[in-house]
Amino acid sequence: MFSKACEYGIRAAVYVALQSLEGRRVSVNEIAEEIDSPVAFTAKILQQLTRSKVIHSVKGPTGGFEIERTDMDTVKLSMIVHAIDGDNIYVGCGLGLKECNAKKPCPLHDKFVAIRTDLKKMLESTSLYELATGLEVGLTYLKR
Amino acid sequence: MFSKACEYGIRAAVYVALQSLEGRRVSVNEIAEEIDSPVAFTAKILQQLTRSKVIHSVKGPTGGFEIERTDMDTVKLSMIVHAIDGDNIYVGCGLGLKECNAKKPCPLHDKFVAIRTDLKKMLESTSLYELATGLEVGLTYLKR
DNA sequence: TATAATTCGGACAAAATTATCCTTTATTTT
DNA sequence: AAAATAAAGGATAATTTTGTCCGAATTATA
Repeated sequence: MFSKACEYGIRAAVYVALQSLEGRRVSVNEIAEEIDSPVAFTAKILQQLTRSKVIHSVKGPTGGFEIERTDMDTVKLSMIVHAIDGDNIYVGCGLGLKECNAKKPCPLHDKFVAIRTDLKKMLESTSLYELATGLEVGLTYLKR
Repeated sequence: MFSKACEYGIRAAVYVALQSLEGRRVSVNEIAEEIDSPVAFTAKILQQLTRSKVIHSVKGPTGGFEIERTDMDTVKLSMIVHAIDGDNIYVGCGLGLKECNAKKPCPLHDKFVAIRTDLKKMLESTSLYELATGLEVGLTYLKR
């Protein structure tokens, strides 16, 4: 569904949010360690998330990644996915046809659009805060 | 969503079904031409579909690919996807965690499972015949 | 029986994705 | 000011996916 990069990106963002709720700023090394991802690759992904304003980075000693409490509400899963995978998930025909639309639909068009609309709704309505708080309360898990 | 190979595979299978409804057996060249896909790569995919009994192949002159009318009903989209992409779509955590299940769910678990269940239902309930007949009647399109 | 048409199968090539390494830049602390 | 720490960025490598090529096997037809 998501690319590996996107999976790491979501996990990383959720971890940053969780730690920011505790008032902690976290380093790439800690993030990669905690979400069980390759460090250098994760660093690249964090750069993308920083450039697209999903999280915030600070250089130098005591630096690292963080996200403000209010941003945890405005940042939706859809933004993270878009920052890393672009609009691949939203755009295009399920069967890979260039010209596929309501007027000239592929055989799977309607059924595919239905699923994708649900996915889109889900991504657009799920905030980083929502994901982080489940972890905080111990309802959900990120490691392994 | 699906891999390129899978997209080609579905389009190819639907085209074979459509032509079989007309009593025609079709060659790799014709299929690739009609569904606008790379010939040699399509040949590989047709081999997979043949091995997994989604379609039937005949060697030699007048040979080609075909599918029996009754099989168009039993062959569901899910079988094609499984033959080419394996169980990637069905199995595994949305965030790529190895251990993610109802007991120890990742933060996205429930929402992800919901979407995937819908996708699964759609794939398992959509037959090749259904896809082919839309084309036949001119309601849907495969080219381009 | 020879020829031609077709799928099958293996080896290879190109492109995209995933992943690593190392240097530079910014910033805090000593 | 120097040293140390952490992100940023560029170059490169490994792996997977996508795609090509070519010879072998099969079979209908002349």
